[in-house]
Amino acid sequence: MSTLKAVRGTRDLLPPETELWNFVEETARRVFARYNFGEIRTPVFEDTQLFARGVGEETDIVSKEMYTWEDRARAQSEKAQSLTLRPENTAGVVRAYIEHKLGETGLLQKLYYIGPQFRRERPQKGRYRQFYQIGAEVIGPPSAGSESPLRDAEVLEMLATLLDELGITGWHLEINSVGSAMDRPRYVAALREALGPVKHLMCEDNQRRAETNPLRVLDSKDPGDQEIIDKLPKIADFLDESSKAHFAAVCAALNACGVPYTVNPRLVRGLDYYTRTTFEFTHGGLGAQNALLGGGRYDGLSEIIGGPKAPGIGFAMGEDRLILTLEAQAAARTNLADAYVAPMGEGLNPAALKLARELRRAGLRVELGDGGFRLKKSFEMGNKLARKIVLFGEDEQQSGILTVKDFASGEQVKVPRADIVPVLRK
RNA sequence: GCGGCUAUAGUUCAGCGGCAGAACGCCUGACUGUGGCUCAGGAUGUCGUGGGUUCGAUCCCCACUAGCCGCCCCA
Repeated sequence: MSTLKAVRGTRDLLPPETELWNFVEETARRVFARYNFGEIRTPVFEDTQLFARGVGEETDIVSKEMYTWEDRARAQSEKAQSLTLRPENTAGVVRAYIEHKLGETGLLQKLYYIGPQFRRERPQKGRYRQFYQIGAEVIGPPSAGSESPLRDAEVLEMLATLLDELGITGWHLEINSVGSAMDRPRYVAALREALGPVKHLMCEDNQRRAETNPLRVLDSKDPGDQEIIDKLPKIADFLDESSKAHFAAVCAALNACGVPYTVNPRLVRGLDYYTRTTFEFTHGGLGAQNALLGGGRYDGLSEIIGGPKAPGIGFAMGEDRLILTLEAQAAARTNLADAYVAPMGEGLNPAALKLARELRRAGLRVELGDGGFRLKKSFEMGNKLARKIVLFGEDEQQSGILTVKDFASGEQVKVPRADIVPVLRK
């Protein structure tokens, strides 16, 4: 019988790597808090219809990458419900916004989430079937200013700050506008028209895209097709006046606060709900999966899933990939305990636990050895696990004077038990 | 979903149709209340799983599974 393993595309996160995950999440929470975002936690599974309608029936995510199953009907009168593990979190947040009538507050809702998402894709480095995203959404009624380009710029500025505080160097921001819900169909129609006579000259993939999703032709990497792509209509020429002004205002605000970016007229996003501003932060050294995070504005999403008019903008950051770049950038951090308490003799174990308890209650990070170890072994273990060792033998117990040795300096001192905490803290 | 590469000790990897190897790590001792460095010794294992070829397979062949890389797509 084969041994049980984590299923394909899932994995365990173990120390010390989890230290890095906590660092990322704590940093994100700290930064979001400064912008007055609050945390939202939505269920990991939802009615399949939410994603089908919200994300778009025709997207790959919905058509072939979802974990979907029929829930059991509890009674004969009840129909089995189709449920799906969330492939992304924006639809869930907007559903919660509608369900709890958050628009009725008249205020902008600024919500962030941190949690697992699920897509049934072929696993690769930085791409897992259970993956983790950190994201945030700014959503609200138009009267609260939810359509303002200032919101877009503020979110982008916040992300630049977050990446800086995470210590990510060399990130790159690309932005674009895909126009309003009215502009986009006009542009897609023009694209189809322009592609008609030339698509047979392009690679197989692009011929297929020209049919199924012409927008995707734009970010094709095929070198032979670049010349044709460059001559295709630009979406910027199809934006109405208000979309143009909106995008210009986003850029102006970014310029004002010195956040570097480039406008990429080919940046289209895969999800159907995006309108106007779209953006992506990328990082080299991630191979083909070079996007650290992406997002955009979704002025019509709430209405698509049956809610009130509630324009919004948000992003999702791939935490797995972020960790990869951090690991590549920084040497693995060692996490030594402050002290290794070494009882010398099994009879001293209970008293050693009491000592360790006192030190831990004082806030120290403490490893506790075992009186069954020989002294040499205590030192070997202590040297691997902690910065200092505290010897606790008969002498020490009776005299109340503890022996402390610093592994780095080799210095050894005798310290009265009452004074030990500051010595260990050094 | 498609293509390529890979799978051997705790880890990183070498290797060969005929008893399974190295380095690091681990254990023991030199050193019985003193770690790191050094030296001497020791144990590593269903060679991913299942079939096939063969006197004999860890090695060759097939399938499966998993990982990595790329494609599709996407954060």
